[in-house]
Amino acid sequence: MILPRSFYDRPTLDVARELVGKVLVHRTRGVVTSGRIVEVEAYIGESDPACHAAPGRTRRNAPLYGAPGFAYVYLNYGIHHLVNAVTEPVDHPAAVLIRALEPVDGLRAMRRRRHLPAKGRRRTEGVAIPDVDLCKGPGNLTQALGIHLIHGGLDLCDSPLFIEDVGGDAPTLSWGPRIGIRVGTDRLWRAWIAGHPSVSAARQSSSGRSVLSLNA
DNA sequence: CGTTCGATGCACT
DNA sequence: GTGCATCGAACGT
Repeated sequence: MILPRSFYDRPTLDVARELVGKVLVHRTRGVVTSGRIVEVEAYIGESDPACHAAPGRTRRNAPLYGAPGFAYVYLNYGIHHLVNAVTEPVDHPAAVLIRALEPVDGLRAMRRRRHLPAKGRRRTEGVAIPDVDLCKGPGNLTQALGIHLIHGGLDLCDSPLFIEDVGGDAPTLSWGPRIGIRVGTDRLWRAWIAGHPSVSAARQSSSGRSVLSLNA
């Protein structure tokens, strides 16, 4: 079942917690690619310095202020597309960033897209990407699923891009600081499936940093 | 193993 | 002109 708008129209941390284990699906030209969400981050409100709404409403972040259940896609570092699910009622700017998936459907298409020369790169390496790494990291998963800026603003409740509840037990979550940001690292708003091989690793500037983990 | 660095495009000041 | 919610190649150990 496709998650209804009411799922997204709730406190963002609740949505983030429950998105883990759901399946993100993208249908394109008869090709279906999908993956089980194994890692997310919450970005909540203008008071969150890492949220794109921190500077107030702009043309770029307008979707965050809009209705819940829509996709917020943007390009960062000039290379990577990142996909979020907008949460909370209108005028409450917040979203959940999808950071990693366990590949489910369309692995062949994922491999093809991932091995395409990445934007800004001469070519991808000849070594095959392990299946478990195809959607590891927010930039990699959008490439694998073929999600681009065009898909920003799509209705996750009624479009070729959607999130499904496929049943099964709720996974055991770990929570820790969001990664890849320079502000707002005090908030433990990153959630992932403990020990899952498709969860992205933080790039640390110093070695041996341990991540604080809390069971949900 | 570990860390550093450049690519790249867009929104915003 | 500046700064990024990244990635992987290229180093150093």
